[in-house]
Amino acid sequence: MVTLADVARHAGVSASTVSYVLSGKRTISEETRRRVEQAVADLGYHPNARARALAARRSHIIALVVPLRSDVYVPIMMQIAISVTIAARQHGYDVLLITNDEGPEGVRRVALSGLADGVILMDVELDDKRIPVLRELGTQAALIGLPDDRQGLSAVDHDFAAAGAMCADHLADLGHREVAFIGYGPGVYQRHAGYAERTLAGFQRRAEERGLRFVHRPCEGNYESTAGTLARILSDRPGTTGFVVQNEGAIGPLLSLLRLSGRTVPEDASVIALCPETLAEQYAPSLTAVTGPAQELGRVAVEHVMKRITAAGRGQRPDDELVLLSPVLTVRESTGPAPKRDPET
Amino acid sequence: MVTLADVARHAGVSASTVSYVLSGKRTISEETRRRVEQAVADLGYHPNARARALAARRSHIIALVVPLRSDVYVPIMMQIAISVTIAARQHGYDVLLITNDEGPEGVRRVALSGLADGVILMDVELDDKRIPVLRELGTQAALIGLPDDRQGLSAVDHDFAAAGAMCADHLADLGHREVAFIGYGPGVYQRHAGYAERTLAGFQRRAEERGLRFVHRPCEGNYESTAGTLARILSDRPGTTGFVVQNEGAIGPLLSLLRLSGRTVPEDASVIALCPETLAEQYAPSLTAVTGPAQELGRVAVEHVMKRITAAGRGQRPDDELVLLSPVLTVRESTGPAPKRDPET
DNA sequence: TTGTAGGCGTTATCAT
DNA sequence: ATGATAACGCCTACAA
Repeated sequence: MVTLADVARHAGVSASTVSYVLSGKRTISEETRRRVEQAVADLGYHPNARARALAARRSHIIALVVPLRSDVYVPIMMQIAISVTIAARQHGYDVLLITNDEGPEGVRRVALSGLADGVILMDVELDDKRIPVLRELGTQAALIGLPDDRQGLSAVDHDFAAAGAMCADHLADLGHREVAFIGYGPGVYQRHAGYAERTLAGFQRRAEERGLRFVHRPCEGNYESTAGTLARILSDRPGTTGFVVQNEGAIGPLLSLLRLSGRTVPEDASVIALCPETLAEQYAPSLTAVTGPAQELGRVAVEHVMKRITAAGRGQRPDDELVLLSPVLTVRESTGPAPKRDPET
Repeated sequence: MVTLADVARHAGVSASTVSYVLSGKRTISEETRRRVEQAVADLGYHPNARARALAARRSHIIALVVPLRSDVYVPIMMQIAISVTIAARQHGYDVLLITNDEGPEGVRRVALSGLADGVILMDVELDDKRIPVLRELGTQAALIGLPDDRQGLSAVDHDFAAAGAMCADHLADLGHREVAFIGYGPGVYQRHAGYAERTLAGFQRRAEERGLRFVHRPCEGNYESTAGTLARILSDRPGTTGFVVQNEGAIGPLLSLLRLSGRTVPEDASVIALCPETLAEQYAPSLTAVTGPAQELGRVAVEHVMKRITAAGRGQRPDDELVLLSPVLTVRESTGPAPKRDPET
């Protein structure tokens, strides 16, 4: 293995000079810089990350904690993990994969051992058990998702309220007056990250502003549950012409069931989904959908940790940041103008 | 930060003693062991991974190189990544995520910098550009997938030939005499990892042994291509009653098209797929399928690198291993006894 | 602009 | 059974 000392000897300078040439933390004469660079090339020198990490007190590694099973659609998780990795590389960082089966202890482990300089948490829950650990250890961290208390942390998430509002607007713009919001089962509303609530709240508020009549119906995301939910909606509010689906599992069943009930999409009923593009395009008809930019999530989270690590390295207290990313509405085949009203209504 | 020296002082022993107590590489008197353990607990000592890596010349990190976009179904990739991480932890190792956009240079980087002790390559191609780098650097590595030349490497993959054979057997057992194999488009056969060929070869061989009449038809995996493929099969071989689908993209279209052609599955035609369980269960009717154990892939790859790292650490030349994992046939709703032959045949 | 020297926190070799 | 002590390879005040 070629070391700094070898390079120094070969170039006829001291080891520290080589170090400074490489780090650029000192002004170096053109002459020595050239000599050093030549020596590096001649010997095929590559800095040793272990020694560097020890001496510089920085591993240039961030830990990414991924859920084992989550409410997040798996391809999206992967997309986020990859965008985190690519973004980190652009800052000279590598990414250590931590699975959540280690629980909060996994976070403690990487932070305490000095393996990682910072941590990114995916799939953060409202009352996430990993967060107290971060606080206790003063670990620099960025969250993907919004917890109850984000004091001392930076966080990024989709702007779910805006997404909900966009759904209401789109249906209202198309002239729909009675709409239904098909949400998640009660479990999700209680347990999880509040994204279900935030979406619903955004939808409700905008729906009221736009004068829509609407109902919200929870749904477990399987065929039976969707059938029950739809039946109830259609009997309670037979005039319903617009459907917002938040639960990916309910999309397929809903489309089938609407067809069975004799309704054509989008002529008789419009369906707008809150889901990733790839999913929206899989169905026939393809779905008008509101989608959050998954890659951005990873990119911003990396910016967040990086800022914090840098600040902390300078002895400063990092700012707590919060970024909500705007979703995008893509109109496809599943929404259209509201049908003419029946005489009865 | 609490260091080894702090613990040593607190316990009234030397630093090296503490180190040995922790590593267990020396016999220690009960008395001192107790004192040291007490000191560790009192001070809340945690070994520093960076210093340990430098001194021990072992980072306890393996790099996992994941494809950005691949022929592998994304959830399966994720499953493999996670099983790698979990298996690595059981060996005291952590996993560094490397995306393949760095190309072969990514492998060079982690190996040369000493960041990782070993490397696992996913989605290995027949003529993989990363492999020469591994050889050149003498990096300990395990491959998921089978390259042309695996000299100096360990590899694990599904036994695709066996999977193909299982399909032939299953259809033969059900009494089918004329079957069709719907494969990938020509591109995959040329470019990729040989799994397409291996599956087909296994199928062909067993089909011949079992006296099946069969055709192999490439297919691009979209609706149009599948339609063309099916039409050709049905006109060339109207007596075909069994279909083997290797291309996931063709599954949905095939089912729809069979229905359109007036054939009921499995009464008139049997369909058996080569795909993950989650996919097989998504369709109606659910698909009889041959599936490889994805988690095992990760687990075995980890065993492979671990063995190699250990051997190399002892100055031994590691054995090159090859493991082919047996797939599993799960009978679901899409296959059944061959229909009675038409009088004409 | 460059060099010297003391760490960084562990491991592991040699003594005792 | 335990202790000194020299690496491990690099960084960075402090000097010159």
